[in-house]
Amino acid sequence: MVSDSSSKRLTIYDLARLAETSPSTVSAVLNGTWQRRRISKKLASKILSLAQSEGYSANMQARALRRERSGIIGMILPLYDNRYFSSIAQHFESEARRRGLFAIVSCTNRDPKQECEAARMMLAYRVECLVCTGATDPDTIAQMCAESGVQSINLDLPGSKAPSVISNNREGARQLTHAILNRLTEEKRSDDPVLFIGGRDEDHNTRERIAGFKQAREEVGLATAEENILPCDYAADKAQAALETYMRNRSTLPSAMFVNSTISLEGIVRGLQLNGYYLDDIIFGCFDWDPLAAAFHPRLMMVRQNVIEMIDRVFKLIDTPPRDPQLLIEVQPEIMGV
Amino acid sequence: MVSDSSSKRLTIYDLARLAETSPSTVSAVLNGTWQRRRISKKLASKILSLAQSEGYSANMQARALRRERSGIIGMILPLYDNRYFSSIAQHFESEARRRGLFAIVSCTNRDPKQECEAARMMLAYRVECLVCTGATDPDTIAQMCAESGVQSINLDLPGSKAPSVISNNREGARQLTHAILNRLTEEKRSDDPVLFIGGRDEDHNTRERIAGFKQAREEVGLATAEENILPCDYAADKAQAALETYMRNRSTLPSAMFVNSTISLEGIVRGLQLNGYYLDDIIFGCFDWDPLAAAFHPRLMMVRQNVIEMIDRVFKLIDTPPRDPQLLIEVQPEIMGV
DNA sequence: CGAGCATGCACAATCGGTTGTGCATAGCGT
DNA sequence: ACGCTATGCACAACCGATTGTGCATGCTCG
Repeated sequence: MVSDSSSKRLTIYDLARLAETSPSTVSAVLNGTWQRRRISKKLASKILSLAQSEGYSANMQARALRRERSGIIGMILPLYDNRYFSSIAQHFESEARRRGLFAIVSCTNRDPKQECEAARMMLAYRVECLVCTGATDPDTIAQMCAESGVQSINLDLPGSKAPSVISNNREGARQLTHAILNRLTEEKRSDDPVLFIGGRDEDHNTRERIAGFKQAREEVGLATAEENILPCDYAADKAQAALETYMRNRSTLPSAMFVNSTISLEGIVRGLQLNGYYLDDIIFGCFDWDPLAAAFHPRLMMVRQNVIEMIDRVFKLIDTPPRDPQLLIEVQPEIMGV
Repeated sequence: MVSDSSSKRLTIYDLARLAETSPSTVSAVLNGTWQRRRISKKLASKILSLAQSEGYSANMQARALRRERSGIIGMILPLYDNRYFSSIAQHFESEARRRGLFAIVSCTNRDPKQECEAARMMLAYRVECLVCTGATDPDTIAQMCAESGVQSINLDLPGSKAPSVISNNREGARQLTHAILNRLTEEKRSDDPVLFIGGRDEDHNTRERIAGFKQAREEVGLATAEENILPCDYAADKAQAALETYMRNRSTLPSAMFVNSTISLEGIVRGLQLNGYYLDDIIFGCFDWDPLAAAFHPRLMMVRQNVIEMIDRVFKLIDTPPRDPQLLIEVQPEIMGV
């Protein structure tokens, strides 16, 4: 490696000079089209070894500009800080890498403004496709992408202007609820109420999960009182407060709870500990998956969304864009700890 | 918005035609240098409103190419899947955004090969700076960056070829150990052994934490038996197996454990549950922070690294690159749950 | 009324690759 | 020896923005 004191990076023009050939030849050799251009093997290997020894690295901006393809695929994400979203980011990245794409992920804090801003940035960087995960307003972003001629796909939460890949929330919730009810039956407490807590009333996933919850109860002949459904938002503090309010009118804890996310679970567990309740008595079902939490509680059942398959489906949609922009793909999640 | 059927995106040339002016004028107006170029206010606002209504978005590749500045800052990260790293990614992103930089983060699975590959990609995209988080081999990457004339900074794990920002692991461990020992004393068990488990022997942070652990014990007049130090790697399974081996020769659990990460904690808690131990009896100190885990266990103390300050320090190093490439900045973590 | 300056903008080179095209020379057949 | 194809490469025009420079026009002042 000849370390050039000139701070500038090596270009194909420099390599051409060093190899005593033309830039176009260097370019052809370096991007593999040299056979088609009938460059001799000898010259090709000379250029290749030169590029190697000099540590050449192609300028992706220049390449993208000329090719009119950035090689970048974008994702916007609400947060990284739970196992579900972080694993989405991780698998998205590795699958993109496998396909020779460079993944860029932006975190938007569930804020529609930030979502838009991030999408705008990604479009400015000419992403070839934008995956819109858990967006509060997926349709606005789908619209922006469409106007720029960029494909977009919704993940986790469905939209109406781009194809969506989501978990089968209703069925997952139904199965989780059955698992909870089975436990109660095993313990001869089958008539005890089950509290559904966490999530947002307006949010598609929460609505579906509530539907699945009610359906499962109906299937075993149980009615569901509305007072036992508390979509108090996801945040830990909100869930904790909601539970405290709920408990104000009763003397005993519910025997079981369907908690809508790990972040809500955090508030609930904290609240129960603070109030001196004995946690292990309670049967928890949580629509989310966190192996550390699962290790701590012996009767915590969790829904693990099938991130690998979801990402796989996303890329299949990218490979062959569907005609129907409203296409909805539902992936079955798995119940852990039953 | 005139939606052009031509799939191509709008350029300054198109805007120039629409505004009946020249591309250079459009460029100057759009990037704010128009006053310096004595463009009339009238023409400027005409161009601006046109750009707005037509949904113009600058091509960042072209801009980066011409400016020889990509506006991109890169970070490589071992994983997203714990609160520490995910919060690093999140704060890195928002701080970058605040400075008008576009953050790209790549996850490298603690694999030196992937780390190199990701760094190479980032350099190809002409990142203006690369932050190298928890890299197994930070110096190789620092070297690559130096050869390309790109600034690099180590985070979480120190290196010798670029400035580093890390937690004060020794002091954090010392304080956590004191917290554990205090609890033991309160409970009249001050002479009980404490098990240090998890992490890698070769890893700088683990070594420092072990040093802090021993130091704290020494400070209260306790010796530390080497058999109570088990750097069995971070992985949950490894920690679980190490604990099982450790227990094979003894009849009772240690009263307290210093666990080197949440991922190790996961294996340990799982193992203990499987073997029917009662968790709440054990005092845990964990060098990592996870609020959900903390909610579950009443006697789990956790070290929360000061991510905000660490990221802040990273960007300060970017603003004013230090002369000394070996500069090591240590940030004090906080002990939670004492 | 002409020199001199300010105003308002256009021109063209450039960043570093990519790719269609064209031009030498070599080799081959007749 | 002549035409023909094949081989091996170089030229130059892009991609879309940025920016140094230069040229008109208008205005001011002596």
